[in-house]
Amino acid sequence: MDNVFEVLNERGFIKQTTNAEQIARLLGEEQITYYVGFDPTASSLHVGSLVPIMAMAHLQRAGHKPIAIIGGGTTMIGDPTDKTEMRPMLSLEQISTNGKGILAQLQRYLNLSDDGISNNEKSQIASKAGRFLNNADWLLSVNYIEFLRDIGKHFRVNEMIQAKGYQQRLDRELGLSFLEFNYQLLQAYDYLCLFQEYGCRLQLGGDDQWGNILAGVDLVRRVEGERVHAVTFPLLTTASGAKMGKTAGGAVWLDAERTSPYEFYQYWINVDDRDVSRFLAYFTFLPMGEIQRLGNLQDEAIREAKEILAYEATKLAHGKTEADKAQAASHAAFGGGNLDEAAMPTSAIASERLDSGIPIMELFHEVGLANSRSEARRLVQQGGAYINEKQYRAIDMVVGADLLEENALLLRAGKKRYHRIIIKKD
RNA sequence: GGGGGCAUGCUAGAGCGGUCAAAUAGGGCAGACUGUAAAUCUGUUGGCUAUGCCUACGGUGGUUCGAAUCCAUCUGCCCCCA
Repeated sequence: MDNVFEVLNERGFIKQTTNAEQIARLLGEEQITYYVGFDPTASSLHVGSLVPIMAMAHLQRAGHKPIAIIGGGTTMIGDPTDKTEMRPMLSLEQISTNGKGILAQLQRYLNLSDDGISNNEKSQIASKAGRFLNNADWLLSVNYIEFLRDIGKHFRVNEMIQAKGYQQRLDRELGLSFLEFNYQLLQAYDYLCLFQEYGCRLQLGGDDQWGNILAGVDLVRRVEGERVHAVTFPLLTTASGAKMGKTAGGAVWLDAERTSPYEFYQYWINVDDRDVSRFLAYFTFLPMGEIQRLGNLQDEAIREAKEILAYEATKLAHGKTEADKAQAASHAAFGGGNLDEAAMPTSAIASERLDSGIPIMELFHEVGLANSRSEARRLVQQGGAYINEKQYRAIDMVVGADLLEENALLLRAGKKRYHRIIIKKD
């Protein structure tokens, strides 16, 4: 079997490493424990987090043991890295709630025990499952004097301010609070704790975290005299330069409540041509040979590759059933044929309302295809409003029961946004 | 502790006291072209019971026939000196 390091490298996951050769050997010869930190500022991860998640999944498949930590403790401080302003601080409860949501999503990709969050894990020591931890568990009980004495002494301020994130803040003479300045120590301390507790020897993270991760590597060496490693992922942007995972409606979340499987699927279908093969390598488990074949498709044929990308990515995030539904709905909506009712956003209205007629603006606004009546008005005026695939441009149009087809109305705003209306049964 | 500056729409960023729902750019939306892609072109982009009305330019008061534009004060952010 290929060394998992090679697999990751081939798929583009690796940007910087402490020592590629040593890491490859380590991964090839031993079962190791590795960790990645996640940001608990929201209750859901979005597609931007998929790179680390997929990397973790590859490693776990190769027999290594993952630890996912959420920075409950560090988030209470705010990470200054590449931020021009401080992050908002969150309460402990908020972080813990968010953590639960995040864990549920990670479990789709990884075999993770959920004991970690409640901090009682005896059974999992020998098991294959990874852990999910909150660094608040060890950071909150830290004693300041002890921390300064045991950890602080290993850090040189001269070196710390070399770090890009800090330097930027200093150069611009934007404020950098002492609180934020400590961030690196805390993150390094995480690595040390995980090494001591679980024998963790590899940390992965976004390339913007390189400095912080290295601080941890150094700390372990100084305190324990052991060599541990770090790998960073390239920061993904789309071909058009935008941040990964942003669309009109905001971020593309992994949570089905926030981004429906259908929307999720559509996100991948709509990616830029130039991103397709890269994304296949990152976000699916397809063999590289297959990915190369798909990546070579040109022009219209590339849609096949996008479909596979969308299907595989949706399957991983939401399961096969949902992926099938999303695919069917997409085919129906864009490939002709009957629209799949199940996968389309749907709402029910009372039949009396239709009998008396509903102004078209009101209808589009009500189902959420327009954020206000004025927006609905513009939509209609500009020719973006469709009912049952027929365009209506008159703003004084009143929708009545006569437009029903099979007891339903299919509203469409623009080319891609659909909403189905059915008659409420009572 | 002392001195100075800034706060405008999704973002950035203009804005002589009237003609400002507020230039311009980006973003968004819609249309054309297409392959549910990119690029390009066009329109649009506070709300509404809609050729008019209401709400908006950090908060509150004031000057004025009239304020985003002037004054006072409060809050927030930033800079310089210590």
